[in-house]
Amino acid sequence: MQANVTFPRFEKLEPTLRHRILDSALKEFGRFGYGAASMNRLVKDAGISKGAIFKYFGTKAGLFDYVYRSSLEEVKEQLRTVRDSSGTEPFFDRLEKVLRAGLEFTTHRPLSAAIYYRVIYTGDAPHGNHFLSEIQGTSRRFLKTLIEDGVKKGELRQEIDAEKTAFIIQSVLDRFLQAHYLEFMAPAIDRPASREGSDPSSGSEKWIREIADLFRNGLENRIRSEER
Amino acid sequence: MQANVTFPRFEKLEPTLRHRILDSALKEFGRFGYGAASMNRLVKDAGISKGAIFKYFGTKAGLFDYVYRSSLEEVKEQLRTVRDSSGTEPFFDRLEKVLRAGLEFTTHRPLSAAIYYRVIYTGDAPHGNHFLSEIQGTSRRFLKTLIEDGVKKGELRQEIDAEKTAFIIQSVLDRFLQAHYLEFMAPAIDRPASREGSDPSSGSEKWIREIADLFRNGLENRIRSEER
DNA sequence: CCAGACCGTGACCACCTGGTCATGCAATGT
DNA sequence: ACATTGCATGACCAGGTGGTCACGGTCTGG
Repeated sequence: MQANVTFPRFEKLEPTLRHRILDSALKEFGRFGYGAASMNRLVKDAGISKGAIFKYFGTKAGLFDYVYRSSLEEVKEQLRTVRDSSGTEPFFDRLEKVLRAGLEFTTHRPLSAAIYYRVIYTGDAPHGNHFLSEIQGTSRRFLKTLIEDGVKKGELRQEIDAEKTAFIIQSVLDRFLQAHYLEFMAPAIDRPASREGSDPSSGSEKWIREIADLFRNGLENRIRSEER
Repeated sequence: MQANVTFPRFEKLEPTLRHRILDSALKEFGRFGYGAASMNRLVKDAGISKGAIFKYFGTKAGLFDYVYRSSLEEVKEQLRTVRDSSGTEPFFDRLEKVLRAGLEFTTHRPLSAAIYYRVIYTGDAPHGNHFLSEIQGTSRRFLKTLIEDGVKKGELRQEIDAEKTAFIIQSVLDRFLQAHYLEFMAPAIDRPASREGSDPSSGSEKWIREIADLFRNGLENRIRSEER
């Protein structure tokens, strides 16, 4: 759909500088969304000149493209890791791992998480809803394969619709992570140096288990455990 | 938390004019979010002078406040109607009705739906995340009472946590409606006169039933149907 | 030691933003 | 018939926007 543009000027930069710029961009877009983000503010925060950023990325949209792309890549890799490192485990253990991985992502990469959720929920991005469907499609496909594996292994009921079930799980997953992000991470970003809220990980484990249980009840293959 | 400001100047206006202005505002905020919405564009679309809108609402934030408030009111009334008109029915029938009512809302009031989803998912509003939590709290409380009714009547398992379950159902409900909105309604708003997409209501019924079924399996009181 | 390529800089551009207010029109009261 | 009031208007304001580009410094190769 769109040529995979690269930004050689930017990539040649010193890694520390590169990361500083990327962080500032992540922060700006995450806080204000694409439309209301300001290049002036961004540039000041990164400590570089305005001309520089346009030399690197040509355009506000170009920069967003890059920033978004790199965040999406992080998410994808996170998902890939979970999938590959748990291939043999039961479906519901894998599901719990996905939830935990998501949680970890929002806590360790709050800047990436911010922009990710913005796009997920609004499509506030230069190319309209293109990004939104790409990002949702990626995570839905991932869940779908998890589900299909589960059906194949006889853990899930045969007749469930993998596509629709993936959609439903995705809804809960995204919202769960968004809620966690808003409660614990977003305030810490908005106010530069803030005290921590209550412990993020304490109640989360219980949530993870309850969510997984609900789906267990809804999806598990009962023939196996009741008839046999 | 915040005085319930009114706008007498605006409310004294001719109803037709009032609706035209409200529609334009809904459209502008729904399309661009609060931050990127333009008063100039809005005013031109409504066919009134710039001074007028500021006389009526004082401020961009004031206008948003009003617009948001009126949309929320519509949502609340929709929910109230469903709740009161189905008090005696089984929980899962009520749940289906909620889904259907939401669907109807997005199809008949797409402008209100647009702004509603924007705020739900981003908190892109003048007073930060205040609106977001208000709107989410309202719908979650509503679902919670539905669930508690269901537990009381013995339809749902005794031990489920109404709060968390409401959260989960809400996630799926919101996302389901958002998906429906994006697929069928949003394109029609963005392009002034567009052909209709495929039939909105055809597949939706099946979706509604499948979602309700998943929750039925996850939440239903089995003691009643199996032991007794 | 100089020529040239490279590249960060920030003043500058046209345009747009939310918001104001002197003007003038129309309706009303007497 | 005139004075008064109410209100819509749009030119105008200060400040911010994304984006540009002539300048000047620095680093390299000969």
